[in-house]
Amino acid sequence: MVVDQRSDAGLDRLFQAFADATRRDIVRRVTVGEYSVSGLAALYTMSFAAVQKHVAVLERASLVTKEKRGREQIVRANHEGLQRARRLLDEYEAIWRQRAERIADILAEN
Amino acid sequence: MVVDQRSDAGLDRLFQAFADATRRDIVRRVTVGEYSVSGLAALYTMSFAAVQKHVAVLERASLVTKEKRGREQIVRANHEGLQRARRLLDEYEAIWRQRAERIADILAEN
DNA sequence: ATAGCCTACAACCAAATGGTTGTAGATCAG
DNA sequence: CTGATCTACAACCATTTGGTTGTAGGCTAT
Repeated sequence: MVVDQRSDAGLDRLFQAFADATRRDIVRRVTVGEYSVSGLAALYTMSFAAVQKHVAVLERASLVTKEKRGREQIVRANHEGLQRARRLLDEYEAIWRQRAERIADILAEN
Repeated sequence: MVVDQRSDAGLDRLFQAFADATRRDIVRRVTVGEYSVSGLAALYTMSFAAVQKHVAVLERASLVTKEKRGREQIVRANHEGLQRARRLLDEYEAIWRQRAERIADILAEN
């Protein structure tokens, strides 16, 4: 009935952050190399402010960090967020496999 | 500049589906056992229609399937969706590790 | 010091989300 | 057949999301 409310807001933000192609692309890029916000903005057809917002969403989801360097803001990938998302999906996978085993056991009993 | 990204609507739907605690709970439950839509609805404080919508979101994201049985609609976990999401996160993880190796190599050169 | 970049942030808008209530069609139990 | 149950779906509402433009402030380079 009551669903784990506490840390769920973090997971909501995490998966919400992944639910946009532009944001997934940003995560990919900043994992490989360093980009300023404007460096990222140059990659897409949308406005600078729009990209800025996408980066903010990723930052709130712990998928990215920003660090001021001179007048630029450098965006870097944050492994924590990715790991957390992966752990959750791994949990689901584990549950699935348990179910598969249980079914196999039932069939084996016959 | 050009956003090569096949703006994968399927992935958008997938992660969007995970971005809600109720929906994550539904996925967990239907992986373990069988539930009708109303059986699921009984678990939460929200209305039947709201749960129905959540199930629809999960179905469109390929995380769940529905099958009519008498007057009920049985909801089952669909492994495909989960696998697809996991594969994407695994890709990101692989990119991260490549980066880590590359950095280690650069350090080793000195 | 001035001009030009980089960023932050506010205000606004359209569309999507997450919820509600209400209505109606199937199906099952008695 | 009648009534209860399960589902589907429409209409509505408030909030969030993803985008825009505009304004202002902090650095940098000349």
